[in-house]
Amino acid sequence: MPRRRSRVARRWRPRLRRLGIAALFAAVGSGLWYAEEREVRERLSWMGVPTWERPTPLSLHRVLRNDGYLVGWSDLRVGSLWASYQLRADRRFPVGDRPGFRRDWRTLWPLTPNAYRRSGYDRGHLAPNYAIAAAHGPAAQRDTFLMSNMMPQRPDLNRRLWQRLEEVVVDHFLPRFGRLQVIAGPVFADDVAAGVLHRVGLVEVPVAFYKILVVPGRHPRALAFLMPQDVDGGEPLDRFLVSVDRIEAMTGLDFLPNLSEEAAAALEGRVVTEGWGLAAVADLPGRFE
DNA sequence: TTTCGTGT
Repeated sequence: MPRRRSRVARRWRPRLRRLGIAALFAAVGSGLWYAEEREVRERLSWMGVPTWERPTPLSLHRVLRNDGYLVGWSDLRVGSLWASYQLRADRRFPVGDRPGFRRDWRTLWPLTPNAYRRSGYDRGHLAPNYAIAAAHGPAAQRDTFLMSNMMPQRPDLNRRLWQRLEEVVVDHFLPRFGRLQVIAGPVFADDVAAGVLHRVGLVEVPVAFYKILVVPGRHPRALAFLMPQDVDGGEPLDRFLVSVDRIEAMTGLDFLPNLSEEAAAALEGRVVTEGWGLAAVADLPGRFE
């Protein structure tokens, strides 16, 4: 029987060898992909990418990588749960005109630029046009107009209060600290059944939005805002301060997962405004009033 | 220099 075995072996050995080579390529390729993906994520987000504290279907997201920022896309909410990006004061690009809104085919959901038409809601950027364009250039600016970066926002919030906060981040906090990690996203109603119904087309409408500012480094600082949809828009910004813990409790997300327990407790447990110079900027008027 | 929608 040795002859027969060797015939089988002769027949299969080249196939196995080809399979082995293919597996090797796949392993090396996916290893390289994983290393590169991790490198990009680390460059774009300090202390890790937001993740869920306890996995639930509604905190589940997949990370979409863009030029200059990351978003956590939720297929259940048909929207993004967070956008995360870094800003640096030492490198600025000139900012060109606003490009058009674009569909993002990675979401799979048919979410076209006219998705919110006549709904009473604005297409509100999570990762902002101006700050990203100034920090990361024109290709990144175009990416901020992907529909995966939009959430339905009431006009008085988007064009007034939220715009004032974005302006203060770029004009005051960034020059003050030199570097910022920013994470912004929606907060949804506790009532899951209500959320299923409260939609613009396919997209679930948030009840509020958060924005977390972190100054990275050995002695990090953090400041967090929680802004409901139904604001007037002219309120002082510091009326909306909350702790990072509060936002984590409301969203089920862990925003800085690589932070040690002690560091997280100190940074996220309470509102600390010393050093931010809030009094000077809380009442600045918006650009479009 | 920083947000948008609507109507033409």
